[in-house]
Amino acid sequence: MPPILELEAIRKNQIIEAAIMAMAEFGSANVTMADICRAAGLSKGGLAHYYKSKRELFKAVFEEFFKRIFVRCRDKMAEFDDPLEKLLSLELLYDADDQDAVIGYPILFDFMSIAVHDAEYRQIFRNWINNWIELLSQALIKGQEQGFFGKFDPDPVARSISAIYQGIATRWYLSPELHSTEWALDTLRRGVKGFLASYDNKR
Amino acid sequence: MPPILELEAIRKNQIIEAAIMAMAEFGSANVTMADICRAAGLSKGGLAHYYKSKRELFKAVFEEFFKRIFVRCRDKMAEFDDPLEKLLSLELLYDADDQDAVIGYPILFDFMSIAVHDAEYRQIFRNWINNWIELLSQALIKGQEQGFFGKFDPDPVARSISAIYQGIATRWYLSPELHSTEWALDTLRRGVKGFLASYDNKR
DNA sequence: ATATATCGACCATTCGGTCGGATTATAATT
DNA sequence: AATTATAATCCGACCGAATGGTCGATATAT
Repeated sequence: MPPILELEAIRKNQIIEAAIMAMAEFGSANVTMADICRAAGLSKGGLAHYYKSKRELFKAVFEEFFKRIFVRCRDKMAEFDDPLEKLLSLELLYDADDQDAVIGYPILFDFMSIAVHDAEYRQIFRNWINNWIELLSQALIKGQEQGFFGKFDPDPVARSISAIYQGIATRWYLSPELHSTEWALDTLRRGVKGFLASYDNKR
Repeated sequence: MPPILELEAIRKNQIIEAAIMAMAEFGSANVTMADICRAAGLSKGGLAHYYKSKRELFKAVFEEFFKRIFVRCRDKMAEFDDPLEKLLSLELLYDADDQDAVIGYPILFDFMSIAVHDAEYRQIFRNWINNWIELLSQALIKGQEQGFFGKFDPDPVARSISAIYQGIATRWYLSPELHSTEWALDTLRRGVKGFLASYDNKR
């Protein structure tokens, strides 16, 4: 009988948490199960009781982590009312003091490099992106209704803005000496505003 | 005595070529030396004669491949005279029929995920980016001299444009069903033009 | 004869996963 | 209450497979 009713949920959480840290530290390609066991304070067999294979664990880690980042960003965006401010509100993605950001990029890079060769991972990536797109689209539609933005199909525009976010992040994270947070934020503002302005009715 | 004087160069080239293909196919984390040997038509010992370790070979592969892509893009950009056209000329980066592009992204993703945990790789990344920045900066400066662009420091602006290129590429490559080449090219044009327009003297 | 080039068997190590057994806490039984 | 039964949780030694690198032997061209 289970000693505590929610033990499974507790253990799984503890394992995922440890795996996130270990994967971020060593890289998904280099972490061993032993690393993760150590970080989780469990033995090999103990961990195996909850996650039957490395692949299954990795999938759970990636999905959990993406969800976490997304929820944080959604909440942050909800703090703003102005549509443009919403679109520019995800500055936490370029915050070197933010643990989720600092840990998140190693995980994201690893994830993408695996996804290249793994259709199941690509599906996870697509779903994740689609969440972002929906979020950004809502702000875009609101901006159109209020007459701030021009006329366009919100979906591809949301994808463009999302891509700009990611491009900036890549540079900001991998080469911070030459891509400061100020540069990232300035690029974001000019990029997004400029992109939207391209739909304004002037020509 | 070497049977042919340039044998070493020939063999190294042959090995790098094989490694590029194998790494792109299986992913850097999964390729084995045996894979690369097979692709190169050499034995383990034969390959070891030219590259003493896997790490050394990988470094050579990444550097060679980055150089190749860069040279192609530089030449392409040189075909155009108009500064804005130069900045938008790298459409080959979103060409699904271009072998270098199709093979290049798996390699780039792998490289970045390794670079996260490897200072030497980050240095290679920085150097590579700096090449792009110089290239883009030249076009920007030319555009400023000709009065097409506003007044700004070309270096950070070049970094922004370069980041936009990369952000689009990430989505285009990993989720082509939802990010068509047309979307990529449209995003590029609007993104770059809009970004530059943000420096025009209106306010 | 000599230096280079190539081969492939071999070695040491690492790692993911398994499995029998120990442990623990509840449930059932006496 | 004490004892036994049961089912879950957890341990860590062990195994087999894979892999990077080595090395002595062989071949080739000067």
